[in-house]
Amino acid sequence: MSSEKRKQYPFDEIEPRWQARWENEKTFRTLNPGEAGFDASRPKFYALDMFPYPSGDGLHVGHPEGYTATDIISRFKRKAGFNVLHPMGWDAFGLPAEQYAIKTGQHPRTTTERNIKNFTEQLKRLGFCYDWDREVNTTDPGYFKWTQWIFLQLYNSWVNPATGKAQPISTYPGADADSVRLAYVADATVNWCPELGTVLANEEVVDGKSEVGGFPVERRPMRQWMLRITDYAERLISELDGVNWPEGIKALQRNWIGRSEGAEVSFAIAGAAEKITVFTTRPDTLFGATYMVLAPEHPLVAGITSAEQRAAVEAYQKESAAKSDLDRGVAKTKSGVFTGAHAVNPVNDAKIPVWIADYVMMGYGTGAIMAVPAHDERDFEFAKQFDLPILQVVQPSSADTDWQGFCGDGTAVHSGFLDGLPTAEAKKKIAAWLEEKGLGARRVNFKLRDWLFARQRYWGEPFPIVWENGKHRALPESELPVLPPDLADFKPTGTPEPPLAKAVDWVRYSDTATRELNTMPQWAGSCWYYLRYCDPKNAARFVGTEAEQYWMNVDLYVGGTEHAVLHLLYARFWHKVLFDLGHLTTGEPFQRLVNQGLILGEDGQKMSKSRGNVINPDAIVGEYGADSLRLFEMFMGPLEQVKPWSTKGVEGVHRFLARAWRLFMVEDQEGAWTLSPQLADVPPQKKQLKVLHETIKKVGEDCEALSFNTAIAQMMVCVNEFTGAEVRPVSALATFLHLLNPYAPHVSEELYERLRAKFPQLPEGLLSELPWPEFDAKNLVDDEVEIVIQVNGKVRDKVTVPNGTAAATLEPMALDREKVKEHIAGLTVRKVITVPGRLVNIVAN
RNA sequence: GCCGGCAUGGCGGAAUGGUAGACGCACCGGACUUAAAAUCCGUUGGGACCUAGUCCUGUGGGGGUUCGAGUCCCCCUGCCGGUACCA
Repeated sequence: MSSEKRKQYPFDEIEPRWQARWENEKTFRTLNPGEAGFDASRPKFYALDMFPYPSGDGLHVGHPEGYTATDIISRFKRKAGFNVLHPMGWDAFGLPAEQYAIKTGQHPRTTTERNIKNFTEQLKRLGFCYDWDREVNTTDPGYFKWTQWIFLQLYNSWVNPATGKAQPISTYPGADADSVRLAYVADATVNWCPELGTVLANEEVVDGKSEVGGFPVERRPMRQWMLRITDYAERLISELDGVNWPEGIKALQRNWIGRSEGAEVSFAIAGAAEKITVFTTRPDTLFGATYMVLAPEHPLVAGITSAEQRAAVEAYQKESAAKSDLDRGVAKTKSGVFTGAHAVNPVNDAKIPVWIADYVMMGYGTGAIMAVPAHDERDFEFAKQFDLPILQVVQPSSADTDWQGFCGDGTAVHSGFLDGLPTAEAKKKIAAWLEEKGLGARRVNFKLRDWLFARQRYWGEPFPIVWENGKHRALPESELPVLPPDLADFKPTGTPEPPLAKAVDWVRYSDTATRELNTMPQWAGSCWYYLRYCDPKNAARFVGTEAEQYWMNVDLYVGGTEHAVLHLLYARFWHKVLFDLGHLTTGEPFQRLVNQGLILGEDGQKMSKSRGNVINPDAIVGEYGADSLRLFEMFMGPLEQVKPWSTKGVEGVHRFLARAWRLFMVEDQEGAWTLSPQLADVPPQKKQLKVLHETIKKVGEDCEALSFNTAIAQMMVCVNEFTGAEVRPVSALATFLHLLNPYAPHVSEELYERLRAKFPQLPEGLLSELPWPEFDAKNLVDDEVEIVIQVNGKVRDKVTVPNGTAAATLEPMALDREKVKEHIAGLTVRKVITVPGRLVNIVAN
């Protein structure tokens, strides 16, 4: 087309050609230990991307950001002599596929396959060095067979409190094994989303709405499969210490797990046999407890409520049951009702009223609190509202701090045997006292709840479980995988009954047994995919022992922050269980985690269809080529930083690649590119050699540090240096191509091949497979250096001296400079600081 | 409120405690061209003056440490992300 913009270099011919060659030759095939040709002498590197959910929208520009980063490091490590594992796959079960299928009337398998095909083509067009022989797909029966198998490991194990580790359920000494399994069935109040027709995990509910779609979520009691992740709460926090993750993500997980140390205290109820147990982080304030509060849904409420209060209590219970957690949270004033009952404070036998209020939640601690209004903000507010007594028991250390509502540490007062003790001491003493009297105990409490693991959906892994006589049991491993039934109508039923119930024949397992109807949540498949990559074709085991030992841990995991508390927590949990059971050799899966920053639209706003600021990576590849897209996304700024898109910026890096291309190539009048006659097999000039070796050094170091933006800047400096040269030394330019290769693999391979055609003395082979160049420190030093001369810290002059000039020579030289003399005229020189090779600072006053 | 992060030219950003602004974008000037595009070369933080130069000023604000601070310490402000009655 005549209107088509003239290409600065023929990327559109180059890129498909190299992609085809890499694919045909399986250039990036990675061998496992034991395979022919495997080189055990090399170190290993496992670079992992968060595998995508293959949505119908295709890749957005955020995908190639993280993927290019791991691709560069993988290519760099490969050239540096590592065995590199760099795989890709599909997280393809899940709600969006099913929603889309229902909307369009197509089977989710059909749309999923089509989307995967599209994603694959898009990724291949970007030139990533994935070993496609290791591709995994969570919806493949050969994959989810092992997801089901891992579920059975959870089902068939328990955590021994003595060791804190999972072990086979057969070792459980108690009578009721079902009460300790890591996968268990419980009646729980769950997040039911009528619109999606399924229950959701706490983590999938955001502000009372479903994370997917933003539909209202209600609380309702249901029988559900749960995973006992709370048994791992302690280790999920403490073992974060050993991994190299961003502090923010660690903090997010710690906060989500929500560990707090305190004590449980039992209060007798006056005139009743039951006891109310509370959790408190401030047992030292026990003397200040002037009332108690139960969550409205607390099981003791009905039993202790007095006849006079019953109507009010029941009305309040009904009212708060209708409120979502969100409504409870935004309530501006506290509400509550007196039950008519009184509890007895164990430290002083004081009778204190028992209330119910929705500021206490059943889901945390014991669902009951002792209220110490003097030293708790919420209790303080409640007590003022309902005119309950406020009793000081902590004296703030600062005299001008009001004790009312003071929540910090201080000194115990009005607290009997605790008086005078600092808060920390008082906590210890009261805990010991409670334990001695059998009234309470030290306790660590967590916010983390068990993981609700069942979904009432079609497009997920069926459970390898059948029900018989009202009891569940595991299917034998030999019956895996349990395939989902082929359902034409897989719509949610609109009731909590899962759509699998419609497959009547499938449901009937035997005359007396029926299959579990729920499916697993989308997180199941992504909890262990990084393990399967190590050995994706293994039919006998979820991952071969030797492969797992060799490749794990993941050395670098790059992905978005959105998975900070979902995927990353669940995957760590499963990993630890499998580790405890002896199936794995590491306790943590991801040694180093890096979050790529969000790419904003050109307007600095988050990209969204409604804003119309979405950039389609395909369009960029079409106009500038994959190498330009890769390079630009890395050049925008630090990987972890949020940064706006700039199409001008893409043009900038595209020009850089074209400039690099023209170092080697010239275009004749017909528009054909031939090797430049300026190329010659001559030694580089000293300056060129220096810049080249600086570039080798900087690009290598920046690759290791994931500082890709500065590596690219240095490569630009290098190209600029050679652009002005009349004669272009082939050896130096070939070396440069090695440095460029991980970043812009297509154009660098092309140029190397063309260069070698005329200069066969260059090493034979693909640039991708030839070793990374080494820099020589002796080329980095200049004969002369510029010394900055400062007077009182301000630059006044500069002088060029031979490299290595000693301080003893520099000082008098500096003091003798005309400009220095002007600036120290009338002053006394007090001191001269000399940093050889850098500066002289004259201190005078 | 709490937790985490960030703050540098017109813009994206760069700077082991040692010449702030590398590199790119944008802008401006020049070369090439009939012309334009492309390309190549060059200028560009702000300000002042006696304008081949010299000086002042400058990394959100205020203090401090240091011969020397964008960088280290303390306080404050603003923005972004997460989380929120968690007892």
